[in-house]
Amino acid sequence: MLFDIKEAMREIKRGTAEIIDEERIEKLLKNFLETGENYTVKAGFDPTAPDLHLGHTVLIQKLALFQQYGGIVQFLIGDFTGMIGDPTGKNETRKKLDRETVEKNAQSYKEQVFKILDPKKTEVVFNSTWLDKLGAAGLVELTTTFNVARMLERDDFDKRYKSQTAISISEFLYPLLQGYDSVALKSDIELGGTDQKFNLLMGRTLQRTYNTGKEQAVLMMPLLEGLDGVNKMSKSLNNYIGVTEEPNTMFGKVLSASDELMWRYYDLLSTRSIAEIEDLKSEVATGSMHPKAVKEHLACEIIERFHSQEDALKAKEEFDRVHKQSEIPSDIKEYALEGPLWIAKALVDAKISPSTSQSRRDIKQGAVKINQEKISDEQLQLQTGEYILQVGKRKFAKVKVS
RNA sequence: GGUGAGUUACUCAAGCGGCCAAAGAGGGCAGACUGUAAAUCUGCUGGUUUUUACCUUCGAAGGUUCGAAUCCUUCACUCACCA
Repeated sequence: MLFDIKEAMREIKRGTAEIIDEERIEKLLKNFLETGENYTVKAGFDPTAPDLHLGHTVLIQKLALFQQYGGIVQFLIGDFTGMIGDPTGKNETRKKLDRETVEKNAQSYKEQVFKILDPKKTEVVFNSTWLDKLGAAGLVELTTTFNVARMLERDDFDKRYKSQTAISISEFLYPLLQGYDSVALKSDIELGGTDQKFNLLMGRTLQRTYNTGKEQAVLMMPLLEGLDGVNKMSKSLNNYIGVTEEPNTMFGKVLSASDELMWRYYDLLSTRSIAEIEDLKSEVATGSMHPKAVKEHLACEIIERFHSQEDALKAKEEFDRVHKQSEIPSDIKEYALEGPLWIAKALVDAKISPSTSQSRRDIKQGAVKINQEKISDEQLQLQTGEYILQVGKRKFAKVKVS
């Protein structure tokens, strides 16, 4: 497998927030080219039930990129550290998951992650494997390698310390243990989010302290913005695209991103080369290509990755049919209801309106359609029969009134 | 431990006895316009077929009052300053 180092480095650097020890990465690539010797790329994940969205896949795709250039991915599931809880978050102490649950979650990780990663070049590892063995003595030894003052350099510790918010001792252990993972795994490179900087550097420090003969390079990826273009992608903000979502949903969500955000997504999510993306940009700039078409390509690429090419094409056709020809989607939810039924109630029963009050408002605004006909009578009763109900442009339901 | 300030709808934030389902902003939903969006303009944004009405909601529980988000008491939590 041959590749151009400069080109490879450009792709590796693409979209990254920060790289520490870039020369090391270049050396590893060069060495691989010359001797065929692989190197390891570590990334850690929570042991909780994975429900990945595109924000997570930014990092995973970067891992996949390294696999093209001789990297062996160490996909670390933090089943031990998981019970401490990363202090970056809300500082809740979590329960240790039992073996069975961890295994189950790991399996589900594999299903989602191997759509991007090459399983042949991936080792799935659990940090309880070595951390369980570390024991009290080993743990104490680990703590002697670091002092409190340096620990407090970490931004959020610093803030919490100064504002006298509680910091549990166990939280100090988190970075140490995560760093120790790098010692145990002898990782050459570690990937993580920008919020993980302190922990990632800890791995580097500890590798030196423990004389592993390695000092991992660190590559940090930014947090991907969600569909609103402002906040980070997250499920709770409902601005995410989940990797297990339906093709039609994915397509609609990608298309609903703004033009500006689309380019950000290209940079971080597309496997197209930098040059290809530049071409697309200039074609849009000169008007020879419509931004919508570019967005459609991206949507299809993402759907192909998690579903199939066929699904992508279907999703596109479906989207055009609904939005261009304003026809009705091909498969909509069906509800059997008893009539006669007040229209406002029917919308609630068909789950396309949260309350009858909301239904009334929507009807007043002309947002409600029955069989494609706009209605204005909020007292309307549905008699026996089949109806296609619609609220706004997106919410459809078929009801059978009996 | 002491003193002071605060807790209002999805979020921030006004209100300080009746005109309060509660200003304003953001977010969200919808309509127009589009390329599907974004931007812009407009409307809506607790619930209930009594819809110029009724019911529930202003940290929790009691109380005063014809009437409380607003006053009083207790409790819980958050924050600031002091120790």
